Amino acid sequence: MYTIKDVAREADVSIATVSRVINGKDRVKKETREKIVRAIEKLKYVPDQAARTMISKKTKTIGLVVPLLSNEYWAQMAEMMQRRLIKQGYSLLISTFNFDDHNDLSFLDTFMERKVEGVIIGAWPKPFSESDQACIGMLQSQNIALVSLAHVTNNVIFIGGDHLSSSMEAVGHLIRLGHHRIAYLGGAGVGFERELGYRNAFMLNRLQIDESLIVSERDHTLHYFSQYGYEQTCRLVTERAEFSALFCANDLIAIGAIKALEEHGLRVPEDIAVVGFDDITAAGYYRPALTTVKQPIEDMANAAADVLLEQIEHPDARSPQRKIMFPMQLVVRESCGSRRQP
Amino acid sequence: MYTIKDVAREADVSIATVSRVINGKDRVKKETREKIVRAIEKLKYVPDQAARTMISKKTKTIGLVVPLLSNEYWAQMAEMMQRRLIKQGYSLLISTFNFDDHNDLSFLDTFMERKVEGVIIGAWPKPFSESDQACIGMLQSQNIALVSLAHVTNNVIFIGGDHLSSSMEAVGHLIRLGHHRIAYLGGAGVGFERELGYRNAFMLNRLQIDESLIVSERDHTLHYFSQYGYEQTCRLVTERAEFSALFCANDLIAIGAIKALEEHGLRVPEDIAVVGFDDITAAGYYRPALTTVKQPIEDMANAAADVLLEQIEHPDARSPQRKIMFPMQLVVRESCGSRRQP
DNA sequence: ATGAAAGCGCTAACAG
DNA sequence: CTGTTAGCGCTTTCAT
Repeated sequence: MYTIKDVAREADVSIATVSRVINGKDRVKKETREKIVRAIEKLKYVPDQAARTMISKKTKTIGLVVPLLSNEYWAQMAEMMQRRLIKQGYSLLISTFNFDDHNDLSFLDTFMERKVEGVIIGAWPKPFSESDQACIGMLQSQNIALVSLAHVTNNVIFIGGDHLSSSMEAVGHLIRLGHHRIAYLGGAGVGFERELGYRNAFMLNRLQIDESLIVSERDHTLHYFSQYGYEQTCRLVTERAEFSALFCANDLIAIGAIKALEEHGLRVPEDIAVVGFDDITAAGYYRPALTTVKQPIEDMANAAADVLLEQIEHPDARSPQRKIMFPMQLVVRESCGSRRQP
Repeated sequence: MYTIKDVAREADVSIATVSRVINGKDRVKKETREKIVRAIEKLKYVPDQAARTMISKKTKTIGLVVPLLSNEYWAQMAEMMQRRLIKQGYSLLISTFNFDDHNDLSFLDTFMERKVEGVIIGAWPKPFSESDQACIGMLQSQNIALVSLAHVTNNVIFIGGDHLSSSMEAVGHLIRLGHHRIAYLGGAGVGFERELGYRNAFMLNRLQIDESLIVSERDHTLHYFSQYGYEQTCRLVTERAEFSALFCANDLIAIGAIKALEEHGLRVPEDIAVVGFDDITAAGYYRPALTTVKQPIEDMANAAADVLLEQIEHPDARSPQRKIMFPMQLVVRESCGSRRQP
């Protein structure tokens, strides 16, 4: 592990000159530069980030918080962000919730220690609790840039999909197909916005909402698993709830729901139409292929990274609080069936 | 952003004493300690990792290389590792292949700059090429600990599943079900070991292998997508290949294959039995539920992390080259059907 | 165009 | 028990 000193000795110059060559800031005589470049290559010298950080006060590190990585949506989000950030010389520290753990904000410790320059919050451990506010406060007090992919009350730049509108569109599609008894399986976080979309679609079409068909789990950990969709659907069917369509807050739930439906002898889409959300890869390959809403993950990831870096690199240029919403696309496949006779 | 100096001033002691309290190494008088702790809390002081790193030469950072994160298997692996490592005070830098990029070893640059103490290679960009060797050489020359989850020729500790044995078991299961014309859809990397397992099962049962039923794609990027399974199966069916069962190197391929089969009017498992590999979450919820092989991801992730940390923290204790193989479990569900009449 | 030297924040001897 | 001080590897004035 060579240092700048070794390079300087090897090239027979001072460390200052080596530094100049590395950073390309000051002018250096051509032959001197070449001599130094040769020395660097010979020794396979790589500047020490830690030493640089001490001076520049820049760790070139960003923290990302996601609920879990073993969820295609978040995994893709993380991957796209990492790709974008690394191009700009930043590293990404990924942290997942510890569902078991009671300290939901434990990721902050790591982020503070590593002195991340910015944080991207994918979802809040406890949406709309004081814990978000504590987190936001902490970050702001340390002057750490912040961008959120989940809705928050205020002061934080939000980037995400337009869940409400696209849910309205998805449910609207079902309604146009002739369904007016549509069950909803969702949860906290964005699930809540999707529920609002569902309600709006009903109101817009002057349809009565049957609250018993709305299953909204407050515990946000559950809806990351198909199991939830499976169990709740079993329950609905067993309780003889009347519905001809099912709108699920995500594809995982939809897949679990379809399994439950089929096990109870209900065919999809013939007996029950199902619509999911997210368009995970499996959606297109599932049978029936899932009708779902595709999120522009890459666009969102890029936007989040760019907005964050903008804040970091131009801290003076006041970066106004705003919401950046991306439209999402309804992907009609088989699971919602074709138009019914009225 | 306060420094140790600020804390020292606030508590009216020297920075050395503050350092002592923080690291709990030397004895400090109780009241002095309390005074300092109070100052630390008041200022919300967090020690600067960069400065510490300069002295200890320890970055407490590990690099992980995976093909892609938007693949449940790797996402889970990454998540489990991160969980394990953070408990030991290490951070994880995750890097994914750049399939487009020609520089397969670009992740090394980041890792060198950030001075990772150890690297976990999930898969090699170009299995068995000189590029692995170059990477291994580089890492070893810098004294960076290394653990691989993919087979390599030598000198590297390997941790992984026993792909060969479990493939043999899976194919053996199909054979026992009465199938003797079994197609194989696989690829490079571990796919190759799975192919060997397939071949071994045939030999063990004194069955003739029909090479035309073995589809082995060298380009390792393809088999991360269901598309590959779909296309190759379409091809097999169109070419009127004769087979009653299909062993796929992973569940994604299996899902694509089943879609292709059904589209050609072949029912699974009635007409064709299908077995996958990995047991991704969707496998159990797919219809027909996939018969597959479950990998002990958590065990492997923990073992990899532990072995790596052992090397890092006890560099003197010679850590012998070895392979640590975990058994995998055949999970029989619906897609392979029940026993046929001979 | 280049070198000398002063730190960045921290730890680890070495003194007291 | 606590303070003083010498660096860790690098960037950045300030001289030359």
